[in-house]
Amino acid sequence: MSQDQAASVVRITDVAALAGVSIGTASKALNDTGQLRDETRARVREAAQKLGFVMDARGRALSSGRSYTVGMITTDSFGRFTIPVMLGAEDVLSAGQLAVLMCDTRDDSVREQHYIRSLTSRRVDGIIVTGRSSDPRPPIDVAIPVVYAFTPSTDPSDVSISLDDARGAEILADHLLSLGRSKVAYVSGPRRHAAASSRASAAAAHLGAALEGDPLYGDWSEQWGRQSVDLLLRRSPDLDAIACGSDQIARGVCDRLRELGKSVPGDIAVTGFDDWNVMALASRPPLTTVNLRLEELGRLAGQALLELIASGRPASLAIEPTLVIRASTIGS
Amino acid sequence: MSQDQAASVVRITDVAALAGVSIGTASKALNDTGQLRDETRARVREAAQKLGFVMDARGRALSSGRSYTVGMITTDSFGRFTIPVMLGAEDVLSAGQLAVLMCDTRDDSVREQHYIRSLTSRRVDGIIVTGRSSDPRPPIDVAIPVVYAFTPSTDPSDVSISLDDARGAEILADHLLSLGRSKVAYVSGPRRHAAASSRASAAAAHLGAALEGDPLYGDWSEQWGRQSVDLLLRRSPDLDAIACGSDQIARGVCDRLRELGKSVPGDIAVTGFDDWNVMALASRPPLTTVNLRLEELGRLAGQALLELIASGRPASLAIEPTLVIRASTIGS
DNA sequence: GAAAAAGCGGAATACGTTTTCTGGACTCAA
DNA sequence: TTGAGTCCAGAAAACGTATTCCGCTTTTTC
Repeated sequence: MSQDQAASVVRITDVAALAGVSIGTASKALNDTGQLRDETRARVREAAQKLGFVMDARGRALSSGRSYTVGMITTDSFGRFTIPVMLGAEDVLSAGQLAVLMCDTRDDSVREQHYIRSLTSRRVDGIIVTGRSSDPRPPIDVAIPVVYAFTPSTDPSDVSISLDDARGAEILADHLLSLGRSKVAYVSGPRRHAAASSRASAAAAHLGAALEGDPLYGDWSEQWGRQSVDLLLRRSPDLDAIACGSDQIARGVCDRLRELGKSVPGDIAVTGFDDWNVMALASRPPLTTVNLRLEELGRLAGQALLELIASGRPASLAIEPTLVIRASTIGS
Repeated sequence: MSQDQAASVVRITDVAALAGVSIGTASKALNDTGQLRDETRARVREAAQKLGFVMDARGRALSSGRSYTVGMITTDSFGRFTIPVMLGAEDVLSAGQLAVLMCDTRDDSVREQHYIRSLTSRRVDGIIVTGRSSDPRPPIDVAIPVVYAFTPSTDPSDVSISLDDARGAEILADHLLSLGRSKVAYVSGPRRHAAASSRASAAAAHLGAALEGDPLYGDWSEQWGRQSVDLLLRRSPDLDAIACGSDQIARGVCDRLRELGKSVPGDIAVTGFDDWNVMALASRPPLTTVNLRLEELGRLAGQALLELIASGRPASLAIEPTLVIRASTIGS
């Protein structure tokens, strides 16, 4: 509407013609490469501006050998954990002029193969792989740069940006200890999940004598949180803290404690894990927990991929969660 | 590893050479076009198979004029509503061999422009636009097929696949009426949200004489749900149902009712809206609500886009939610 | 048995860039 | 004035595919 655009897309040929140069020169001017007089560059840029030229990425991809596109493969249907990761990654990648192709495998290896084929065909510059859990997964078999985010690769020579679950549990344990709690129970998710067991054992090790009984394993639900309170109080009536493997469990714990007339944190302090707002803030009282910094994790994964594409050699690393203190451990 | 691949990517030239045909013929064989003997097609395909040939999408895009790629623009950072929409859309699009570029504008028009430019440059075949709310938004200005999903366009000549909020409210109202409830209150979200007000007014209209007092507007939180119960019971102590504008509000309502010793649904039936599992299933009791069928919405948007790309003329439509009955209206 | 038709595959061109190579114009010193 | 050296810009090749002719071979038809 604004220009005489749409008549037929503007090509670099048109820009070159208007600027009175060859298309090679126009290309150099627009990409800041080659040797050109400043005056020439300016003239070309002006022409491009005037015509509303946007470079055709197809031609560029073919010619330059780089597609300026990366794939993002998730097994998780963009669940609670992968979304922040993807946002972070997408943020740094798109700032680097890279577009991101989304591929949701739904944990189906047939779909995964389909997507890998599609990405290969599109000659993406690299791939970020992420997934539902922090359990390691077998690597994908492609000949281009790959970074694993949140869900690390089982191959240590791959670049994986993961989460330091154990450290998060330690931070919370330290927090409870610093508050003088000395009879702390631990309630976690399913034992088979790396996240559940690594958090539980790291917390147990760090709590030392302050740990009251073995960690309890159940599932990641409020229901289990409520249920665990009854088990715990029967086992140790004089408990003064319950550390949970997730905010969801912690919320259930708080609910049940309130029903039993126990004050949180007065009688018993409660901690969560994840800083999932829907749970942590809606809980009564709001939960002290650790923030997983997943968006930061995604951002680092994006940066690592950029390095890898630029033929650097980034290192794998694990992100340390940060403590978030709310009313479930420190009364208002 | 498996093949002698990676030595240098296999091109159609290599396939043609191995099959003993020209590259034009190879192209026809692989794309099922042109006139070729079956035997020739088979020979080419076999060669492609043997070499592990995957077509270079860049060359194809350039030559065929179609990129087999679409953009998905969201303003919502992939929130609770847009994710199912995107999954549904991505599902049908990738089945149609289209790859999906993800673009999260974070409600920033500068970012939106950036992405539109990027998509234009990549010559995507079409764009799906979605967003945080069901409030209409101004259309984007591009010369390619666009479908609006969940968040409709303000321009009625655009193709929008939206949600029939009013119908969902009616379905729930009908359900409550059919259970014989005759003093029903309505608690909704912020009045300025189309979703809040359209649900409330549709429910009010449909409930007729069974509506007890004007709908209450607050925000989409459990806190507000709890708070509203007190307001409501003070206003009408003999209420027998509370219909809520969201599951989150409904969960708060249930919690507060339980605290007050009211039985749900014995004394008061409660309905939600959204069928957000985290709320609807974790609520005590689990919530009767309507499922928004967002994934279906996304799927329809994807199909509409495919039609539009194939130069069809799909119609806008609004998806009708479906009733999900749980214990908050029908005691076990 | 010859002419027309149908079936088949190849050569060439197009798609829109980037990039290398080459040569012209200018400057400067001898 | 000529030679070397520098700066700039154009011509052309390359990227990997799809597709439009066109001509050759084979089959069909009278």
